[in-house]
Amino acid sequence: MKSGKQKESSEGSGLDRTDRRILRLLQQDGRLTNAELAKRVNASPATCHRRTQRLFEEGYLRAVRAEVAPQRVGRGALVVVGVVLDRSTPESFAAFEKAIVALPFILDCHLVAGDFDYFLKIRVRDIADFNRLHGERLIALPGVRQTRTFFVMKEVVDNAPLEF
Amino acid sequence: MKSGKQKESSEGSGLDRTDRRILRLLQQDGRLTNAELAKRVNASPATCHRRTQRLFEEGYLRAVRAEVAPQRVGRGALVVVGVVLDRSTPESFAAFEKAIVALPFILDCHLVAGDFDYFLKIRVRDIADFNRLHGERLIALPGVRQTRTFFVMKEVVDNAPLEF
DNA sequence: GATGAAATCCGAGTCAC
DNA sequence: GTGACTCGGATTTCATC
Repeated sequence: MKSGKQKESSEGSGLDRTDRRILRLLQQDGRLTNAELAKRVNASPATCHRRTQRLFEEGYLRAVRAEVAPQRVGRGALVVVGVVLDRSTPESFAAFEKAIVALPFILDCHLVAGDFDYFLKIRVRDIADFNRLHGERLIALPGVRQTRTFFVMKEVVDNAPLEF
Repeated sequence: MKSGKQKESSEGSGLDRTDRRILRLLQQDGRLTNAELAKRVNASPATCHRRTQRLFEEGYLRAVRAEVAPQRVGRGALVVVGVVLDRSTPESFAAFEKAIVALPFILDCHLVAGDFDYFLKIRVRDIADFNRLHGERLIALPGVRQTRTFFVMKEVVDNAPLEF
């Protein structure tokens, strides 16, 4: 007999404490073996395996990806770009977004409320490389009225694991 | 020119074509088994294993992390915040950065050149949650003169894999 | 110095309970 | 949820180029 459990603990998310620990541990190290994971969450390997599978099936875990060090593959420069479009119509937004997703150097593209329409986060080799891409690719995107470039001088925190 | 191998191919990075394919494949799916990876890059499992280990040891692969779906764990709202500090002194920057890294909801914090000193990328439950954090935590950070908030209305691309 | 074949070891995945 | 069992992959060894 198990002492009382804590499903639906703090969120209405269908996760108990064990599920959350699995998520946090795999977020820190996606290569953890199921055996090791089981030890860390105080469950049997079989139980842990089923839990993890369920977390994937139900969409709590989206993917597992290796992180490549940008500096080591010639993408050491990070740039944030604010974009303003000519017109704020659904067609204008759609055309811009369609063009953006085809660009390989775009890490983030977010539609925002405020003085800009979009913020882009871009990785390139260096500033010279960015200037070329900016002139040849970015200002040529459909409906772009204006861009403002913010070169990143120091990456204090980049893509930190999600806390929850 | 001899048609043999292609170390030092396009970068001065010490990576040949096989290494690059390993990096790209693991970036897409960090759970690939070594056996499967070996098939995809046309190498023996032993060779592939050695290559992958070397890529970790030499820092090309920084980590493997599972991606938790933010919406499923109560972090469905994304916000970009531009920050301006009171003074542009090294001490001022250092104090701000030290305080930032202790905040759990910060995904990105980048020192930039331009109209802002820093850009923050933040995940929270909802706008109400952000307003509370903004009032209680962000404007209370050391040296903050002004913040500008950009609520993300649509995540067009978020944390895309690095192309290289 | 890097490779691939083979041999061993250990965890993933599945079963009955 | 637990324990046992099987299969396949991870990891090492070694001969070879």
